[in-house]
Amino acid sequence: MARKRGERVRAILATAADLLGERGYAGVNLEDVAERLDVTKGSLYYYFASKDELVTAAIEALGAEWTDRLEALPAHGPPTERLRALLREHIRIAVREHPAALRLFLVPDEWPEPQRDRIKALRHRHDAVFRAVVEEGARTGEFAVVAVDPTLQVLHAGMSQAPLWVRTDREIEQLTETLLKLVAATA
Amino acid sequence: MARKRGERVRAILATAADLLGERGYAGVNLEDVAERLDVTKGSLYYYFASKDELVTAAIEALGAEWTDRLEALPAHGPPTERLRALLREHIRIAVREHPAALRLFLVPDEWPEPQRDRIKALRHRHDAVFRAVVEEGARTGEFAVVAVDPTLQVLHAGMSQAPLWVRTDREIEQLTETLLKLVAATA
Amino acid sequence: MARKRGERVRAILATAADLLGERGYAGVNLEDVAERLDVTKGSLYYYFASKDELVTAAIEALGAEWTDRLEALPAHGPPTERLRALLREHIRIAVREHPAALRLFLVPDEWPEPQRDRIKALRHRHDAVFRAVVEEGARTGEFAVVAVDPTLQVLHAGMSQAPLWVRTDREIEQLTETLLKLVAATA
Amino acid sequence: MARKRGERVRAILATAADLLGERGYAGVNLEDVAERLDVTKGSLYYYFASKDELVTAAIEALGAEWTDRLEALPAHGPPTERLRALLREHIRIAVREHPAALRLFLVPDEWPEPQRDRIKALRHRHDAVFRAVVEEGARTGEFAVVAVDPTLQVLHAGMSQAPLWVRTDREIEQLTETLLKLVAATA
DNA sequence: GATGAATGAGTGTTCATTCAT
DNA sequence: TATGAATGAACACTCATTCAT
Repeated sequence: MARKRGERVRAILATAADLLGERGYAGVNLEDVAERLDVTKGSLYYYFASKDELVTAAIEALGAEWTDRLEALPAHGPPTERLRALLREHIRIAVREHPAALRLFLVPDEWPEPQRDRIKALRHRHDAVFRAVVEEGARTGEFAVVAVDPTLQVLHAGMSQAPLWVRTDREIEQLTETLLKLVAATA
Repeated sequence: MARKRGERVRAILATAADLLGERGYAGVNLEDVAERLDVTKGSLYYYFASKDELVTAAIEALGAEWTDRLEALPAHGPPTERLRALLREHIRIAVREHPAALRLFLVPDEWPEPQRDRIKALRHRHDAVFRAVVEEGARTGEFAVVAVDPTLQVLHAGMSQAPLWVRTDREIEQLTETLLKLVAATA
Repeated sequence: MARKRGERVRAILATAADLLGERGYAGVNLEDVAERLDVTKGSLYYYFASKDELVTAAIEALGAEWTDRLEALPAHGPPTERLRALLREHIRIAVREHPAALRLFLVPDEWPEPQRDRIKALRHRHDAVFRAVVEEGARTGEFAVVAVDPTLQVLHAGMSQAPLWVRTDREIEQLTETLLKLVAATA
Repeated sequence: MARKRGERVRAILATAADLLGERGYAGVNLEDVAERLDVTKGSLYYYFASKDELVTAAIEALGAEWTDRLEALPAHGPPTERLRALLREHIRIAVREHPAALRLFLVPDEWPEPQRDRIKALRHRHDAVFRAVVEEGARTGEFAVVAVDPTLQVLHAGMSQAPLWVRTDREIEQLTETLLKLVAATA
């Protein structure tokens, strides 16, 4: 039964994350979540005590999985190659699997108080992956950055918005290379 | 009296734009807009026929003013200088005057159908200002870009998110220079 | 000035009566009345203290004028001819001049308490015109009626609904003759 | 459970039809409908998506049931007897069971566009029942009518208004006989 | 576990009414 | 006289939440 329950929960979270990404917190209602899952609204309350709890769990699950996958990439080799791999993977996940998840990382004010901190924590862990590589590249001189923070912010902003204008593999490559310019050594 | 009405409308639009930026379309309710203006909900309906109409007008007014100011910047001189001026001005407006307006340019799916096209049109006119400079720089060889479209998208994403992590003049400069790297000639 | 005021009041009452007839008491709003008169809502309050007062006056004016015209028809001659003339005139007024006034005579429950009595009084005076003729015809034996009351009621119901399905002169005549059968001596 | 739901829906429709008859479309508010059913306004929205939908359904249910019962009357025998039975039954239903339903058949302009066509369709089916008998009687010469259309209209107008002035069995009979004169052969 | 039904608070919208100008 | 502006109560509709079954 635990198996079943786990699967059910995962399905709910995935659906919620999708809708959340599409419409934001206030724009999503449980009726729609339920309908997309082909169950009734009341059933959701068997798994989650409130809309807020469901939303928090959905964001957390999505963010954790996402970061897990980035952290699973090889941690050695030249910073440029590692950053390129990170960017490509992030964009791929965003474009192919969670085209609507940008909101989960953007505009934290949108979320009700209880969720904000957890989102920030997720985002922080997520940032750390990129920060490590950028800082290493800067240290070794392979990267030239104006400053680490704005570089990371722009990297993140650019990647997260990708689903809005990127579709093909070629576009993914172009965006990846464009973002790499942010750390490129200049003439 | 047309004077008075104009001012009133402007005040409403400004207030609406602020709240809209803070919470997004679904998160804003007319009660709050009215309260912030110290009038009753009903009064808003004297000026706007519906929430949608008010929202559309608010976005349009904000977007138009914003683009007006960017278009008012000097249109001559080397592309690098012109792009730097555009970035700095955009970020300044975002950070100092409309810290909550990023949503107006981001995530268009958030808005109800009737608004989407107008937002896209606004965004398009806004983009055109930057596109002209980037394309000129690319043509003259002063800029080196992977491709124009992703460059513009990242510029935009980076600028629009600025209010979330930029406060001081120094940070504005750093962000500006970071974004300029996207078009920099490489070694 | 009295002249002006009188005309203004008459215009308002006529417009109100039209709209009232079209949509009934609850369906009419002062905004629409004002707009049709090309004035503002507030102006109506210069002439009438409330919606109810305006409505009452409108009904009263229409009803009085209508009955005046019926009472002005020749009061002599054979009952059949007089009834025919009354029916024809009533239907003509209804169809040609006040196609939407049927509600003013129908369904009294629609009106708010204060108006009901006055409408009933108007209707009573109106009825009296027909009742006099029908009763005379019945007395002289020229008419054969089952009973006077239902006959009058059906006459009235038939006439008042006329605008819904009668347009041409020929149809007016057919309806008039059909209604006359209600008092016709039978084989 | 489908049973339960059906009953609930029927109860709502009946209540709505009553109120609708009493006050007309614009005069009815869902609060009152709900209160009379001893539920909350919100509950009505569980069964009907909007006021319009509820109203349409209420009219349709009432009209269909009504016509069903008229169509269930014996379809043979002399036209006079059949028409008398139809009139008596219609008036009885109106007076005894739906004293407030006259509006459902009268003044179609009162209803919002979406409802109008359906009301007209109902009314048409209802008319057909009477038309068949009147036309047969006219064909066989048992009836003498000026024209079929105005005759049907007056029959309908007279019957529908009955609840306003008819109460007793005797009055029902008198009204029935009065209306029968509309098709009576004359001297 | 899941559902249908109901609730109540909140939100968008309408409208009669008031009033300073 | 007339208007523009504002109000507040009423009304249509939404939605998170509860609960008996």
